[in-house]
Amino acid sequence: MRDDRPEAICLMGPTAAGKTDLALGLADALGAGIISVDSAQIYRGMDIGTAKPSPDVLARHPHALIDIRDPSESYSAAEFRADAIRLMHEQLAAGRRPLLVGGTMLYFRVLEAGIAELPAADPALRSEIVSLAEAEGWPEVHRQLAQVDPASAARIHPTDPQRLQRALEVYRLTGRALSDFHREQAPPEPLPCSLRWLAVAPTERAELHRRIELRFHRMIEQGFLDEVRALHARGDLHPGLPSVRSAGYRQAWEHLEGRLTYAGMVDRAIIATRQLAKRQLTWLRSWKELEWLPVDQQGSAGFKPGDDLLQEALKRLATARI
RNA sequence: GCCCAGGUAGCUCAGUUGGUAGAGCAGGGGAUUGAAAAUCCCCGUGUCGGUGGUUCGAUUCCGCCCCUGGGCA
Repeated sequence: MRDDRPEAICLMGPTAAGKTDLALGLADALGAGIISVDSAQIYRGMDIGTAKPSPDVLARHPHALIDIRDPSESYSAAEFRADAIRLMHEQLAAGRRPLLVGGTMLYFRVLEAGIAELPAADPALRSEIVSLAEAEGWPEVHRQLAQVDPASAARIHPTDPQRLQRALEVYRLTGRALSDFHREQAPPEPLPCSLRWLAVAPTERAELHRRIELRFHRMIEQGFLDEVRALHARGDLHPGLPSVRSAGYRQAWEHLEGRLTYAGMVDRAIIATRQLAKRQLTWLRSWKELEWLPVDQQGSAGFKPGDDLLQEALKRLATARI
């Protein structure tokens, strides 16, 4: 059936695949407005390590949803969905085609599929649940959850702290089971745009690993450690925060506190980034209606997609969706 | 040159009183509903350094050789 809505482009891909450069080219060619879909680039002061576009680039190509949080704060998939929908309306009103680009696949998923109406995180309650877990262990939290929400308990592994915590939190906040909310979840209201899914990634995993390693060394040269040092020096940030837990930052933090040698930090940071990329690819593999733009070796100097990549992307977008 | 300690999975190591071996990390696959760059689940055949010998059977015991540390000359 026909869909008269304008088409928004969703450009996804694992970290270090070259999404940003391709997005800039697409934005110029199509007069599109960029909306960032990145759970780490939302943080102010986390620039080098998140591979955030430079201030120059951001001045020429404004990215929505970058620098919208202090590293002491958190963000969520639900907030992203609301923000993205609002921004899509704004872009359309300004005559621009929305271009959503990033590597946070849960955000893309929630944007499309919707999300249950649930209470937001409650920090006090969360620390209460963590205290319980520290005293009795997460399996005990799992047992308690099984009493009030057997369906969620069956689905969530007893060693998955994050999901156990959330499920119990929802129950204690509302008196109702998380699984009930999910069961009663209404279909999402239509988005202002239809979504066109594109993914960039190197054909070979080894090539992606090579880029990740090269990029991390380049971040170090650009002063990544000074960036983390400045965050560390604030004194109010800690590894329990989503910001400090992100790939590279967590390891640099441990190095600054003497728990990792410099070489160990470099090693572990690269490993953490590779593992992130693997999880991103897992999301992508099962994505329906996804068009792949394979990138191959562009030379060792940089990650700028060749014109051929941009041309190929434009060619695909000029044709009807698959 | 001699003495000692090692050589087992990509890496670091455990182990087999002789019946061909297993952890952590790495790597791979998967899950993913207000922390998601997070969190969690699953996946381990490798000439047990080489070569002779003893033995029904050797990665394990013995001899020789090679390699890596450390010590003595």
